[in-house]
Amino acid sequence: MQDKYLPADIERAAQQHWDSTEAFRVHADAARPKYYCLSMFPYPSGKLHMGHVRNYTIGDVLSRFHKMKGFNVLQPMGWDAFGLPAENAAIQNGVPPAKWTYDNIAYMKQQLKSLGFAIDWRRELATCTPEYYKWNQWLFLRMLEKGVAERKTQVVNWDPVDQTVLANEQVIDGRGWRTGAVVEKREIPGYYLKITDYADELLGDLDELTGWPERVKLMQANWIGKSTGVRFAFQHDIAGDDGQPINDGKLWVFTTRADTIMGVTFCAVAAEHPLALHAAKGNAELAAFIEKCKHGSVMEADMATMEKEGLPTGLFVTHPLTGKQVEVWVGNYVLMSYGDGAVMGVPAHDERDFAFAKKYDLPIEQVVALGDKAYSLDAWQEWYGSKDGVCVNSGKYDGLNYTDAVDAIAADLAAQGIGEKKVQWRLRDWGISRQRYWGCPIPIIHCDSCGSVPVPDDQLPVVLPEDCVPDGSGNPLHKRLDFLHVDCPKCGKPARRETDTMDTFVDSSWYYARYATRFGADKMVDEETDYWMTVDQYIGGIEHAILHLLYSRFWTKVMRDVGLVTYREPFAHLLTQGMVLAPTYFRELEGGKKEWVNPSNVTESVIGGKRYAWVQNDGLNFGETNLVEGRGNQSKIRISASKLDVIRDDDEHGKQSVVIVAGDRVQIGGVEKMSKSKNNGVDPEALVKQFGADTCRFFIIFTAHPEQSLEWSDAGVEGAYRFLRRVWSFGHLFASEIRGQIGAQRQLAGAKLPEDLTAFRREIHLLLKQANYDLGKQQFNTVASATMKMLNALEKAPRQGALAAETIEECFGILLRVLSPLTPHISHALWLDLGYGEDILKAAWPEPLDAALVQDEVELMLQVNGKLRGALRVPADAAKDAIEAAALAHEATIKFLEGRAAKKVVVVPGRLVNIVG
RNA sequence: GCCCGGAUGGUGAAAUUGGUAAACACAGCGGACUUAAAAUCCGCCGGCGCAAGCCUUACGGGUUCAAGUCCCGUUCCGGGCACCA
Repeated sequence: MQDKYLPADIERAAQQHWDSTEAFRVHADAARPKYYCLSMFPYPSGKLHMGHVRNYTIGDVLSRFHKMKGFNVLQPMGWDAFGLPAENAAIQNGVPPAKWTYDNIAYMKQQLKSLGFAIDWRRELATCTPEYYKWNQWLFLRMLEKGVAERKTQVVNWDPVDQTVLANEQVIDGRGWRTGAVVEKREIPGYYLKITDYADELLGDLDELTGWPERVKLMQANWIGKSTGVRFAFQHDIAGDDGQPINDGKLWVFTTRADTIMGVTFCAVAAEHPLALHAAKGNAELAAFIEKCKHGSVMEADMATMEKEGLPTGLFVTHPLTGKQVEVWVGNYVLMSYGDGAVMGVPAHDERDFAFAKKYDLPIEQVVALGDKAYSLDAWQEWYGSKDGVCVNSGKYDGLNYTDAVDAIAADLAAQGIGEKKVQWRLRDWGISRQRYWGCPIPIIHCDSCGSVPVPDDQLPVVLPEDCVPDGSGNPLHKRLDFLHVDCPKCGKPARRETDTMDTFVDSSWYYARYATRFGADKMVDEETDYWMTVDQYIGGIEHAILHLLYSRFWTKVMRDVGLVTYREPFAHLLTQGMVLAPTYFRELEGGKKEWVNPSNVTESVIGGKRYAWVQNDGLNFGETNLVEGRGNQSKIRISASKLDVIRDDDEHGKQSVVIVAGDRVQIGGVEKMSKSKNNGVDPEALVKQFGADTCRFFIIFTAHPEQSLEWSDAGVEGAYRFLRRVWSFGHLFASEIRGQIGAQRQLAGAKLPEDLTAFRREIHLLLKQANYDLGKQQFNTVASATMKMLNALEKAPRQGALAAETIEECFGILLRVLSPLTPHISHALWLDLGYGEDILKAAWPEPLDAALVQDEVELMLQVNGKLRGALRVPADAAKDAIEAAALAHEATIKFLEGRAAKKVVVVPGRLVNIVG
């Protein structure tokens, strides 16, 4: 074997071996237990970043570990290939999204292959291919038939200059990202999937997901947001244009705080509410306000933080229980698309209403009391919103607690026929229509006589033309007459294809099932999925905790109801990988636009306590010096660059620091997850080239707990490389000096080892025990530490004589196998070269031997009054009394008790003794 | 704003889930080898203190024989908030 560690050669050979033996190609085999290990597939943004490497290394560690444990392991890979970045790239470079996407896939696939993942590439899929998205369309049609899909109106961000719909991401400070125009809200038709029909089941089945992190289930439960409340109406006789009362004379609202109904002092309706529109007819100020409400964001975060504004309509409705007249206001914070587009205002007990009432000088009437706390109108206090109080100033409801008051009030409203208890969900239906080109076409044909007609199954897929180049001004499909013009499937007259495409979350909602289907099957899923599904282990970023996972769960339940599958949940175990973060940098362009600069091109320095950053556009020198009282030694700095920038700053001692920067100054943004849109992805390629895939894999596993977010830094990667070099050297030493000492007959089993060999062997088996325990917890960073500790022990172990050589053979074999899921290439090479076996993939996973773990004596910590004062060696089987006696007699005990008697002795077996005195 | 997380040496982190805080590494410092450099090996490495010892897990309280770990409150950072994926 080579005496030097040459990762490039080793990795090429190992990968060729896996390719030629089709090591990771798997098929259903009912005789073997299966393990379906799935990592979230990547968006083909152009290059891998460290977030991908982390995700797929974790998946690969689990896959290889389970393979050695004897499971039939499926680990597939594919591409979430539709989406916005391809259109942005087209706008920038004029390349069709299809070409850009396929080029990126080819590049990233080769990057993935260089990392040596145990992937069954035969099952690779890309969601932008008609073979895949045909089934999006097919199931969508089934949903239409079942009434799970329906067409209604949606509110979108509208750029009035580009005449196009904007994604939330494309709205910056309320303006279009390209045009800078103030964005408007616009209502347009679109298709919805009725996920709310499944709300109860999606919530209830969370209990079945015992392999999911609690926090993810909690987030999903909060998102679904089941709450019981009361829906009731304020009555009125406000007549519309037709002379009839608007909405039958009822203003419906929903509340979870019906117990505060006696504290209602106003109502607020959305700008689009019929009462608002009616009042605006004779009121120019109100009409202008309603118009203003149409501008601004549709995002919840913006709605929640924006200044709450309103105007009175001059209209009054009747309180259903007091009969009082209540004024109706229009509020910018009330959304027509939520509930009935109207809310009751109880300023005394709702923080938002409180602020609104203070701002517009509306009455505030306390109707809930908590203990003897005094209510004051000066400022909002936390307890005002509490459900733990009792009703006051509420007539017959006085003294009732929350539950009783809600029950009584709901009953009284029901008796009048204008209200009832209602379960309300926070979850809204899933709008899937996107006014965008690079997505799966929605299979609908619009006919003047027949309306919206589903495309017949035998005409699927509706194929997206792949040669369009979006320019930012709307969907290019509008200009594609060959796509647009089609005959109506019903009446045969000329009709028009739907140009909206599907949300890309549709694509990712069922790809896991397609992987498990025989390649090229002309069915959405086939019998093979019954073997592989459900996914045993799903791995992906915590940022997908809600939307992607919830949509996938919903989609699974729809497939079940259509009769395609029998399982009700797609993912049995979920590992939410922490995100890989990196700093962001940007240049501000005119119009507030930001151009994001990759961190690899940026240098940072701290000057006078402030951080500065710049791009080294020439890759040349910059200098740094301290000016003391204005006199510096700048003559030593050599600068050559096209652009210089001098930064001066005083530190707290009045010393002036100066940095002369060769390059463009950039602004420092936050530390955020690596993404295409913020251009802060760090490409692993340089690391792989310099140190090899094993080092890269080992380092990213070693550097943090898988669930913890990680600010990327490659400081320390040399340490991982050094470690693997030492592993290789030890292998070389074993081959050249140690292995030869082993006799013809193995004698380790049953042999009585000398003390130093016993201790060494025990240490390795103890580390193995810890590593196996940590693998079970999916804490891989400490598995990596354990392998380093094993090597430290191996290097120090006695190596003379047959028994020592045999012990080292056993222990190095353990190290190679524990290491192999993390660094498969070097493990493969050493296993083969040192004669352990043909293929480490087929080796059995090691288990610690009880015989190697036994010990005669243990060390206990000795505490006096909870402070560590000494240590105690006792026989491993010592009785509690004997330990107590030994502890009390210990010199540290006598010293720190200072003559006091021991009041209490706490003995924790195997760990410590605490003497309280 | 709301929901979910996180914070431990100069740095990444560990701590058998309430029981020796800082394992394992990185960086740094000192030494060996070398003509020299690289590589490698050995030693030191939370703070204060000559020492005995005291202090230390974002901050402030609490529970406990014992708290990084549990409870209450606060600050800062990250993720999600329905058209980024």
